[in-house]
Amino acid sequence: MGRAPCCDKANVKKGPWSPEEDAKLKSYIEQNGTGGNWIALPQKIGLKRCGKSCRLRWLNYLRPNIKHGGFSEEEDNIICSLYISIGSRWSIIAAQLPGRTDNDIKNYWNTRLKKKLLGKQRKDNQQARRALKQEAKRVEDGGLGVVSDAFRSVYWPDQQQMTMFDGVNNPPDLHHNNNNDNNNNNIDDHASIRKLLIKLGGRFSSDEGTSRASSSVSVMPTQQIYGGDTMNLMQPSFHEGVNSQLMQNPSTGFPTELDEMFQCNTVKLEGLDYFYGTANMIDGNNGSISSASTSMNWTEVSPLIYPTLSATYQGMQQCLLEEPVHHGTQ
DNA sequence: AAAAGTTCCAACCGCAAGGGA
DNA sequence: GTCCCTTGCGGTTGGAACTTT
Repeated sequence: MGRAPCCDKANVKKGPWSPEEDAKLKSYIEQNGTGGNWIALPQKIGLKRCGKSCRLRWLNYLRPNIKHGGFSEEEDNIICSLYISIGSRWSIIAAQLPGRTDNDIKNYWNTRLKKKLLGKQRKDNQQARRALKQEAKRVEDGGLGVVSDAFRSVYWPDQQQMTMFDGVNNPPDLHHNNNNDNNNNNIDDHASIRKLLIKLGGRFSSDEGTSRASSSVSVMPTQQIYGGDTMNLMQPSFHEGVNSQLMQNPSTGFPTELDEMFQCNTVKLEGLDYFYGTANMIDGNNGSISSASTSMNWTEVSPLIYPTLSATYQGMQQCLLEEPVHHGTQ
């Protein structure tokens, strides 16, 4: 048994809105408001449109102070940061960006930001491979056993980060699959790109386990960086309310898609430095960020790194404390 | 110049939650 | 408690616009 349609589909116009329809809807809502009933609204105005369609048109296009296109660097960062924190909760993300709609942000993420990050990843992988070749040649020529600074800077951009793996300057095991063969350094570019395309083009659920297992991409061991339980990046009340509903990697707690991206990135993503930290590790037990000499709570460290987002986050956190977030917030 | 491929975004769809009867 | 209607959300799609071959 199917669900009852929200309107009479036969008598409803679909597709792009005409300027006349826009004008009708806009002037009516500006004068009378929505009347609290979108379903009845098109009949009142004499529009052959579904109520849902009217609502969408108003919210995404006709509403005053809507901005289209031209996302700033800061907005990019906010979107990325929030996506990392809460996943594809576009309405919440949109609420932090005045004038932006969830649909706009969703489209922007899917068509631009995601590709921007992936493009960087590909570039970085190429850079890494070049460095690897040069290093191999250099070792062949007699520099055995000493890793050059140039090479290290590509694979381990932050020298301090290395010390957190084992306390000395031994490189971390970049291949946290079972294959530790050095040949893995010869990244299978086609396979990794294909894998990414499959992930980014499709859903990110059921094939997750197998694709991860068969990964041949050189990876940064996220669990090591974040002390095993990245969920505790957020305050407990926050992550219970929001992140529990995301498609997550059970070991890292990231939204699956982002987790994959990070795992595939050998170099930090631009604009997300705070997320990676530099010498910091996030303690899986108490949510604090610690380094050899310091220990900070997320709420303490975030204002130093991203003031705007921090304020936003704290505001959201307060809201979430007062009212747990549900899938469909209203 | 034109065909093929790609990108982008407005709009649609179905689902889940809220709330009133 | 549950049924029904409406709203809000996130995923997906269709097609116009643009780029490449």
